[in-house]
Amino acid sequence: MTDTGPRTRIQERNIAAILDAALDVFSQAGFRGATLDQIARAAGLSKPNLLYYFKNKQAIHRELLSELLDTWLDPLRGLNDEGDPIEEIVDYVMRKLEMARTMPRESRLFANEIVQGAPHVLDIIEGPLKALVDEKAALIRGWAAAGRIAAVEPYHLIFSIWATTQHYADFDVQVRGILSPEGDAHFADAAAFLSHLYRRALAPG
Amino acid sequence: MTDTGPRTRIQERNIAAILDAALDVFSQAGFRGATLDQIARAAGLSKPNLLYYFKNKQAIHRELLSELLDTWLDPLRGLNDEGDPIEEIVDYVMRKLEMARTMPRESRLFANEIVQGAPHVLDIIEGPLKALVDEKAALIRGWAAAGRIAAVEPYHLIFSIWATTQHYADFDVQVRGILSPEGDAHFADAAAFLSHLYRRALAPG
DNA sequence: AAAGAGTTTGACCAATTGGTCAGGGGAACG
DNA sequence: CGTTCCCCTGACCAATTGGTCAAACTCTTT
Repeated sequence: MTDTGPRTRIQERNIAAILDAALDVFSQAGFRGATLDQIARAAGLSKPNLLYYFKNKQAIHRELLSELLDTWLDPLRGLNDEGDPIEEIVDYVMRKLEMARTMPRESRLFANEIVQGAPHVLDIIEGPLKALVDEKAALIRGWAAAGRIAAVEPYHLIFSIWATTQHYADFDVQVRGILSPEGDAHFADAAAFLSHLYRRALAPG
Repeated sequence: MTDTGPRTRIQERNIAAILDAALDVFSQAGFRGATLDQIARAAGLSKPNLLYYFKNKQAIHRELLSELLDTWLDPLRGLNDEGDPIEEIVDYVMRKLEMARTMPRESRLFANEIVQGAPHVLDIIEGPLKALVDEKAALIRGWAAAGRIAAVEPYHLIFSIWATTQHYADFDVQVRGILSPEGDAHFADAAAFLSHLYRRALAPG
């Protein structure tokens, strides 16, 4: 099942329900901490029925991760040599922050995976992800060499952008415990702060 | 057992072995993902013997977390109004980064706990942690009001420091997958980058 | 060296967990 | 309207897991 995409309406509906439920559960408990019963209950299906659509627990998790990795790196792919370098980078930060706001479960799914040693995606990190980061680091290094931005180590710049933006999704509980915001209101302040942070850090000279 | 600190040598040795093993296992698998068998094996003890020293799985986890929280916030407590504000803050960043380098397991233990919703420490976050952060945020706000640092939102400044420094511990696998560093060599570059980042961002005017 | 505390273990248990399977019900389609 | 897939379930299973317990062993103290 689920090898060539959904076909019938029932399949489409149930697979979507399973993946949504699994995203809830995996992102909140990690792979080992999640149970099929939890996922089945959250999806409104019986466990055997769940296993009718997915071969096993790993298959659900793998499907979620591969779906995620596609969209997760889109903002970085969009970092191009088209406009002003500082605007490009700040735009990237804002896109990343917006993803943290609208897709916190996906961010936490990824965070769980990495914190626990990336057992399922290590090859992707060392392969395609590294290649993409290498490419963008070279672009940033070029901007620095041309004096269009300050001389910063591009890899650590990228790490800091990942860290500061994903923090609002991954450590959401802590952020809310300290700020007690109304809904997502604190994201506006976060955006202002990060905009200031990177504009200042990257201004040439 | 373990209610009033170790007494005999055997207790001291075994409790230390258990906590060290548990830190390995919990930080890598989260609370639910960790098993008593794993911890016992890593500590070189049998499972019943492990449970002779700790009442249950929760007790081990709780002990680790409370030990950790004490030391974890020390760097922030050290943020005082004694020297130059920018040096104070950069020192804090460096102390935090050094903790990420020397205590990555502790950082990941905490990260696992927060990512998974902080079920065991939510009260501490909303209580003592919030109080401490409120206090330091007021200090930073005072510096900004006095024009001694740039006008930044102090809470988000603190979040960004936590995020950027702990990233090197929590996402260690990813960082290493991209940089392939020799040992901890990349921490020097990280320190240089973060120093630049915060000096630029905080410079007044 | 015997008492007595402290330490360790094998055997065991109930609950949970990932997963299977045979068969029953339902929708679609000729 | 009957057949043929597709969908779903209850019952079940083996392995794992957190935890217990009585008995045995070991170390210290008198």
